[in-house]
Amino acid sequence: MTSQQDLFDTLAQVARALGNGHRLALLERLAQSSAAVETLATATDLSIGNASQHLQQLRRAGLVTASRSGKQMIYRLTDERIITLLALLRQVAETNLAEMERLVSQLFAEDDASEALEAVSSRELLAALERGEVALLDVRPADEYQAGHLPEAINIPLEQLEAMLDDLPRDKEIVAYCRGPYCALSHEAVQRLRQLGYRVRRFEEGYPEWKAAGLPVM
Amino acid sequence: MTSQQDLFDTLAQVARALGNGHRLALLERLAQSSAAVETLATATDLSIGNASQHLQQLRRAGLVTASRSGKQMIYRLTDERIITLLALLRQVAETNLAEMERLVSQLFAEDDASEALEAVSSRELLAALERGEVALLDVRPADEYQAGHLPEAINIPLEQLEAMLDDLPRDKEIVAYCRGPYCALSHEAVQRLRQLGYRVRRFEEGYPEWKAAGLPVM
DNA sequence: TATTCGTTCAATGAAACAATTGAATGATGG
DNA sequence: CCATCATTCAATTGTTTCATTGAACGAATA
Repeated sequence: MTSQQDLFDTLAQVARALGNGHRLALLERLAQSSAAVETLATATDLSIGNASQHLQQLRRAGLVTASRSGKQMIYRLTDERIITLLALLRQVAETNLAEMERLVSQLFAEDDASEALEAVSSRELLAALERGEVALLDVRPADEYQAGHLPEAINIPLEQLEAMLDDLPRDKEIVAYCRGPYCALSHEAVQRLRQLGYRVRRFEEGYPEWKAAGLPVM
Repeated sequence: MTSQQDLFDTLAQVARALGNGHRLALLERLAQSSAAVETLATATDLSIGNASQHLQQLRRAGLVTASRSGKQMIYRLTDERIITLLALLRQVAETNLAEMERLVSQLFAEDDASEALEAVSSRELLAALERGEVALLDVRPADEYQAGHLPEAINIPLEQLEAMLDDLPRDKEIVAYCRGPYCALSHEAVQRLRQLGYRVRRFEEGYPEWKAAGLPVM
């Protein structure tokens, strides 16, 4: 016979797997696409061994699965809902922890608060896309764009922004997006494009959240 | 200047607060209603001191707030979304951890699988209520019912089930609910009422989830 | 003012976790 | 089949967490 407490304890094991900054960073990277250990270690600035151990904790908690492909071990999220879970955790934290708000505003150095206020929500974006009012700009590296992106999005990795301006329409408003709300790429892109006179705003989420919400991707 | 990693670390602190079975039990109790430390300690089978410490960890993580009322310290959830967060965590765990499934089925001792299969979802329940097809039965203790319940629900605490059968309509199907998916009260009620010949099913969630979903409560 | 009650604080020891190191495994390519 | 590469395992150290104890605090009551 089991007690309710055993269930809570097991549930707590899953939550504890989320209770480490490095593991959250790994999950965020995995939300973009599945990847090998070395890729993940590089992306999160961990040693290979350390990344491997953290990944195995995530695996024990049922949050990721691993499969061998030749020499490499490919990790992936077990469930799209994990992205939603992380997004909800973020929302709860931002609402209830003053510390979070401070860190977020520092990360984006918002002396210019206008940019944050003007971020486009999923709902707004979806409506604007249907009316053909905006052009979508994906500023992530090309390989992440390849692994999946929003429909109709143009890919210009941030490093090549100025070099590839010809791909951008001048007559429409542009909405830039990247990996998620804590990813600085689209922030940077908006600032640089505005200086060049473009009408551009930032999508307040990212590719993973869009996909996890069940919205169409390519 | 802040790095993205600082944000993940702060987020991880919140997740870590969820990473303990006792704290999850405390949150589950708080999802019913706000309560004093002693009440919470009793409900979760913790010593007062221990409960107090766990509550303060939850407070540091921004998940609960405390306010003094006379001699007592009343704790409450800071945010309805925490209930949604817990529900999502539960779903992810149940889907991806075999261990969870095993524990859940053990908890409810489902030799009779029919009952589980026939659990009523929120959507179904809402529709059935609108059409006046079902009667709602709240089998939680009277004080929890007082603190809030589903609209039109009849309260018969489980201990008084047989004594108060007159309150139940015989012509409608009955849907019983309690504290949440891991609460055994409604399970027990369904079994006992079925033996008495009632047509009765179990609501697959509980009062807190209903409320957190923004559905009407009384 | 002294007392009581509910709660919190501080200190302790036991257990779990994080990062590092170096050895071991499993698949590939010469 | 030997060498190589990607990853995992095992052992170690320092850090954090958990539960318990007893003292301290703050609000109510006598």
